[in-house]
Formats: sequence, C-alpha cells, structure tokens
Amino acid sequence: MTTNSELPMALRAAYLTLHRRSEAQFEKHGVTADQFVLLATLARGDALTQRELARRMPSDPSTVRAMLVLLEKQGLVRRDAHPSDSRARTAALTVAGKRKYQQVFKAGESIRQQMAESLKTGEVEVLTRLLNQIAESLSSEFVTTTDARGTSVL
Amino acid sequence: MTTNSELPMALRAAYLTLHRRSEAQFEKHGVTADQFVLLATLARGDALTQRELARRMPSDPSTVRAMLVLLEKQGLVRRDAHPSDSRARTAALTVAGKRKYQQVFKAGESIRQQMAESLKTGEVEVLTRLLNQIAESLSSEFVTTTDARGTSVL
DNA sequence: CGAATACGGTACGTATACGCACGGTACTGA
DNA sequence: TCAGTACCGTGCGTATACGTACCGTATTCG
Repeated sequence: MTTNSELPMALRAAYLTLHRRSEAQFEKHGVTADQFVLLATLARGDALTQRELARRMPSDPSTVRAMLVLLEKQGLVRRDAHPSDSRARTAALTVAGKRKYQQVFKAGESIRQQMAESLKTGEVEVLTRLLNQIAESLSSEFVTTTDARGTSVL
Repeated sequence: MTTNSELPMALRAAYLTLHRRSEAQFEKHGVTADQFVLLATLARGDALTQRELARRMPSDPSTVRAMLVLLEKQGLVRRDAHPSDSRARTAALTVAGKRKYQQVFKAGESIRQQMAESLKTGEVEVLTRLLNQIAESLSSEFVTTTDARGTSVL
C-alpha cells in the first residue's frame, strides 16, 4: 500500500533508461552497453576465467560466453587456455580492446555527468550505497520465509 | 575520477539482481518479471493503447507487442480495436489477468519486504526519489555536453 | 587408486530490449 | 479536397539474460 511497490518500478525505469541512453551513446563505437561493462570488468582484472568474469559483472556465465564470442570476433578480447585448470579458459583484453575501452569510457562521461548533475552534492554516494545494499540483500540465498534448499553458496 | 563510474554499475547490479530474484519467485505462477510489470501497468490504467502502455512501463512498443501476444495466448490480456482511432488497439486485463496480477503481487511481497528491510527507515523513499530523478534526467532528449549549465528540461 | 561429486564451458530454448522499415490510418494546412 | 506529415502497429534482425542439459576435467574421499 505504501510506496513499497514503487521502488522496484523506479529501479527498473532508471536502469532501462540508462541502458537505452548508453546504447545510443556507444553505438558509433561499435560496442553495446553491456559489452562495455564486460570490457570494463576485464580492464579491472585481466585474465579472468569466464565464470569469474560473469560473477563480477554480474551476469550469467552463458550470457558472458556469447558476449565473449562476439567480442573475440571484433578482436577486442582474447580467450586462452587456463594455465593450471584445463577445464577453464581465461579472458583478457587485447591491445585494441584496451584502447576501445578507454574510448568508450570517455564517450560515456557525459552520461555519468548528467546523472551526477541531476542530484545534489553527496547524493551520488548515497544512491550508490543504497543500491549496493539492496543488491547484496537480494542476492543472499536464504530467505526468512521458508527454507527450501539448504545448499547455500559462499 | 571519483565514484562516478560506480553508480551505473551499482544500478545495473541492483536491477539485474532484482530481476533474477523476481523471475525465480514468479516462475511458479507462469509469468515473468516483465510480464508482471505489464500486468501491473494495466491494472493501474486499463484499456491503454499499446503505445501508451509501452510509454508507462517504460518499454519499447515493439517489445510490448511481443509480450502482449504471449499474454493473450495465456488468456491474461485482451486486445480490442480502439473505439475512435482505427490505427490503435487497446490492451486490457481479462478477469483471469486481474486474478493473476493479484496473486503475483502477493508472491512478490517477500522480495519488496526484503529490500525494505535492508534499508533504514525512510531510505526506501530516498532511494525511490533519487532513482526517479536520474531516470527523468537521462530521458531528457537534449544533452548539453559542452556547457554544463543546461537549464532543466520541460 | 577408483568412484562419487563438484565444477568450467558449451549448446539450446524462451523471453526481453530495441532499432528500423513498412503498411495503413489520422491529421494538418494550403 | 488533397498532399504532406505524423502516428500506430507489425515484422524482422541482433544482442542480452537466464535456465537447463550435457560433456569433460578436477577434486575429494573411502
């Protein structure tokens, strides 16, 4: 009855709007908004396994694989055999990938700036903190209602 | 340079986590998280044109059409000719659709509650407000890249 | 050491998300 | 009235998002 059901909708609206905006902005660089997220994640920690990359984005390993295939075709990412685990493959930025990442990062500056300017001083930090809180809360495995599957990860 | 680039990532992570969670929760009811958003939008304003429905969700008219086709097959939604505009079609909940919406709304209560409980008193409202602000900011059409003095839109 | 189990990646299917082009209808102005 | 334009819905193509099933490798434990 309260604004409880408004929060999910506001979250959805904000994210989709950001996503649309980013797609439009990045289009001329030939990468999608989500591909940029992948590039950014690799820029922070290179030579990750596909699974670790997926965990950090966060995204599904299956989705990440599809994205890597496309990015590999574009020459922005390289996949190599894992040095010790022959099941795994590592993903890393190529030189072109690093360059592309920096370009697109700059191209996104106006969007980040526009977001920041629409808020008062300090509200960016507050918003980021609150978002991180609910994300963590929602990703915790156990719900207080009823316990169905005990095998919790962590 | 600052945490500017953290906000988009936090927004993305929070939304995707919410979305995954909702999908899992709603699965037993046979509707997806986004289908629930559509049902909820129709519950608030029935007999909307597809375009107006898309505008309110917010989503792409093309996407909404695809969703309506699926929901129509399930008997949750009805599409009729617009009374005055023969180009348009109106979408409305069927009786089963209204019932389904209420069921799924209840099923989502635990998620909304979990979000609310992870925040302090009043933070839900703050978060909702900030999200609405950046959504509105990002959906404004013209961006003032060079001059930061962009007088607010509308 | 060998069996059971866990884990990484791949393949496939469904649903979104969106842009774009096309056909048809409404509206507007000369 | 008629041409030009704006608008609604549809069809199509690409990229995500995710679950599930499957294969092969790693790890663990009796």
